[in-house]
Amino acid sequence: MQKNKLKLIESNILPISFFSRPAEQVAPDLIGCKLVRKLSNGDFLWGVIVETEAYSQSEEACHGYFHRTSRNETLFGEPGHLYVYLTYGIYHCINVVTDRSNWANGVLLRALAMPGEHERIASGPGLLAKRFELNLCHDNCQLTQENDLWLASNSLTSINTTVVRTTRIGITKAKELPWRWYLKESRSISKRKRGDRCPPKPQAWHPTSSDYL
DNA sequence: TTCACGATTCTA
DNA sequence: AGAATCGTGAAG
Repeated sequence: MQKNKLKLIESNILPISFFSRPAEQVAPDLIGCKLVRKLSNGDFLWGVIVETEAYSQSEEACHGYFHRTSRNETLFGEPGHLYVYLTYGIYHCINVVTDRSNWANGVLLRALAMPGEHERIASGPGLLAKRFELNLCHDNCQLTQENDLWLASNSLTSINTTVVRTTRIGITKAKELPWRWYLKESRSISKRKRGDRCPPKPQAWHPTSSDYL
């Protein structure tokens, strides 16, 4: 890897200050940002975030609403870390811890669009974790420096972006909160808002290698 | 120790 | 609409 390319990557890593805000502020800002994983062979695995949800201790759907336990401990930790949990005994879900310590707050990464790959390869939290090979071992990873995994700033400059705001899905409590956001132009959304038609294939936006930096 | 239940996905 | 599948927390 070129030295200057490495510098460029470092300058694009989202800092702790980005995450030190309430989840409902971070979640929409994360749309268009990139999740990057460096594999042991030196290759990069990356995708553009196209769907997120915010969760906060102040509302019932949050894992930290009732109690602070060993399972949700990471969500109470420092912002800029990864919170991973297992759901339905089968799928892992990837969250970014936000706001401040001792306050359960985070953003669920629900869908990614990946260059050169099928639209739905990382469309949904379980599939996203599966494609990035992330599991409970990665719980509490720090995302704000260049290790194996980090988040990089928004590089969607080639298209006019529209971020749709709607209610969260797959939950039974606090359903009415409009704390889900997605990129309207992407076909990699797990579920669209009623009345929002999926963009047609030829015109639809999809990341390319030029979106990397 | 037991039991009910998911921040999901795939199949019928 | 229903199944698959298992770690966790609450209850007994």
